[in-house]
Amino acid sequence: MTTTRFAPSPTGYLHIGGLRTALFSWLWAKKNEGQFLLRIEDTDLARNSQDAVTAILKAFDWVGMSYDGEALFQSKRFELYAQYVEQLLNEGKAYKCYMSKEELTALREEQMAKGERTRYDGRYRDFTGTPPEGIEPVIRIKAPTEGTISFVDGVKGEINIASSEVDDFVIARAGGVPTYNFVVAIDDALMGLTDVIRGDDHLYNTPKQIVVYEALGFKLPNFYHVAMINNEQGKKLSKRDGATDVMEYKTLGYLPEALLNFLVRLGWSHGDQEIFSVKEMIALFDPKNINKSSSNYNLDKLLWLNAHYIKNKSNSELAELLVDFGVDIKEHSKRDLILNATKERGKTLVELAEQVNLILNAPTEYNAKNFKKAFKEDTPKILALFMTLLKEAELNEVADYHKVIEAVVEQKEIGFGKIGMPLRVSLLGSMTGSGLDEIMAILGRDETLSRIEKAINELNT
RNA sequence: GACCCUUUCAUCUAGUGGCCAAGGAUAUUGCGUUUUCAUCGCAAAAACAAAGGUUCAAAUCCUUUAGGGGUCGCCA
Repeated sequence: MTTTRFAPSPTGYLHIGGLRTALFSWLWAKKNEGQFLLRIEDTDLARNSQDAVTAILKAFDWVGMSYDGEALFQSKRFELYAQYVEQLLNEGKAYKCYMSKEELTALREEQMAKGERTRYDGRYRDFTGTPPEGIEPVIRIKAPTEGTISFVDGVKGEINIASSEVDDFVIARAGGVPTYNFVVAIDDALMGLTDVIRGDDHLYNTPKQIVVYEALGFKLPNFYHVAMINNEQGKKLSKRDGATDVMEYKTLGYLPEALLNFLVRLGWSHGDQEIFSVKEMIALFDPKNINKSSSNYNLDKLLWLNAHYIKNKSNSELAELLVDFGVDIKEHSKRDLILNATKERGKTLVELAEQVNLILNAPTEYNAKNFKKAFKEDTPKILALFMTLLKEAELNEVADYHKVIEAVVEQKEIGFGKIGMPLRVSLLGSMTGSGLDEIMAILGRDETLSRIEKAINELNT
């Protein structure tokens, strides 16, 4: 059975790049009717927090992803790891190293000066003498000294790393706490992972983990290393580049389906298709179509997708979502009229809420510039006629309001702009926005009249 | 510095030796629709990092150079 995982270290919120690799893993598991597991990598006891775990789960929940079974915490498995350390020690595949941190630093500086790749020199690999006093040893694993470590990456193809590049790395710190590459290999194997999809910043960890797999006799999974997401300038994505926390996108008024659609197309494609529902993603996703190169993060497309998903969302769902943005029209009798008039004008829920508020709340002040542009000498007379006709009109639907405007245009023999602009400024205080007849149908006769009167009074003062 | 990965329009990408004087999408610009804005429709502009090979034929294969990214922890 296809088994994938997401394995974050709980040191902060869920990052946008993390969500993409999680999405890829999740899609691949779902497509194959397999399992998607969650493992919390909290072996660095000083840096992780429960809040971070909660934050990650909250983000998963928001986008509608879920994991199978219980989340696994590495911090609860130290005994298990210790057993494997013991096993390797007994089998002579690992050894105690008594090198001090000072000595290590000195060695690295020396190697750096010589232009070599820094690596542990294996000085305690075959040590049988009396250990130095006062040094608590670390445990190092015996990595191969000759040849190359090779594996086939599902994204990048064959990867060959010379064994000379992989040193006898530490698998247990002084004090016994195991290290990352050691526990990852053990857990990935024990959890039965068939496919490991992760960022390509882990590419260099893979040969190390292979050393562990082989020492312990575990079967290797398929590896897929996905290139990073960079900012628009092609540099590493940082907080300065806008939202990096997944939950920020919720606050900014993005729909989770838009965010997922955006992320799935960053580094993956299916021909020319741009719009993918989650269902389609699951049906079509295949890691073999993941791109080798890193992609740059660009908000324009996300915005476009978000507008698309807002336009296509039902009014009842939109009304529900808008509550978080301070607009509650769930029980409003003209809910559909309001949303139909506004949902093509909001690229985010924040903007949509603004559009709705613009109609719902009478303008409190008028922009002098707008007034000057919209109101000409004959405008008061035109508006007066409009009000007269509106009072008498039979008003049942949107089209009825339109008829009133048409009647004014006809009687006064003027263009639509002559009545349209002043009317718009009177009703919204703005030169742009939804259709006038729609706005008036939402407001109704009384509110429409009152807003026009208010505007005229404002003009006269 | 060493090692690894990578390079198609501004951006996301299609492309697996002939279907490519390179296709789609976003963004940009113009036109149309619209009383306005938005939506929508149509159109324009816009790329194979460079140089050498291999081949009848190269965006695609090889070599070199250059750019970008990553890694070099008793972090993960």
